[in-house]
Amino acid sequence: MNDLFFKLTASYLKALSHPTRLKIINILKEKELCVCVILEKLDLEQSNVSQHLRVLKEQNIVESRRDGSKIMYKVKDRNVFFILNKINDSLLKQLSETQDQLKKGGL
Amino acid sequence: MNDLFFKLTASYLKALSHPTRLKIINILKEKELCVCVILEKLDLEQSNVSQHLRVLKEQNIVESRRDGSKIMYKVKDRNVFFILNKINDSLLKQLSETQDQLKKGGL
DNA sequence: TTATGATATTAGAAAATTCTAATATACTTA
DNA sequence: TAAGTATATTAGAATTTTCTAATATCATAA
Repeated sequence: MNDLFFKLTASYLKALSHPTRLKIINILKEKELCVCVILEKLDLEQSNVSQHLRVLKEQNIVESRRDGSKIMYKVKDRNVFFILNKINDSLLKQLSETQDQLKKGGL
Repeated sequence: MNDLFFKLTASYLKALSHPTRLKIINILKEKELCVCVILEKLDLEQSNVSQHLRVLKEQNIVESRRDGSKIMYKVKDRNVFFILNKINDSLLKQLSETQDQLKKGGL
């Protein structure tokens, strides 16, 4: 396990670690969509969304192609859904543990 | 899928997205260790390591207990290893795709 | 060939993260 | 109880990320 490996892994994780980027991945879960449709679903500045898309693309998490005047994006690395599901598991487990502790505490 | 869920997921990912924190998780993979031993393996400032440990603890990824004058840390959320392995897969896949493209290109 | 629509890029301000250095806390031993 | 050891916390500087606003690019339609 060398430094480069940890750096690359951290970069990948960093690309995922923003609510807007997670939303984008979720929006693209089922199908390829143009930026215009992604924009409609996000209520954010166009340039901001474009920047977030770039971050995801730089990590090869999504990919894009031109279709006429539109740019179509889709999830390239479907592993992300696996990863996000696992995190979901962790968060739910934490939640139930917190609830258990509250019960123990008597309140 | 609401905003809070994406925020929580992003926070979890952010806690993981630093090389030092990934190293710490790796160091703690097999066993519980005191901060002093973690420090030995990292060659970083004590306060810096302490701060990284706190970030991991805040996300319930690691947990700690006092043992005399030492504080022992261990990985609480073993899901992380699953997540990190998946990311490892993604990175290796990307690497082999890059190699394929270089071959195609003729060089 | 000009105007328009879709998207990307850039510049810079604002916010968040990270690091270092200093100090505080808590346990142990003399 | 004083000194030493282990770890946490704090303050502030440095760096990185994020956002907004403006501008650039490129394909299409007129």
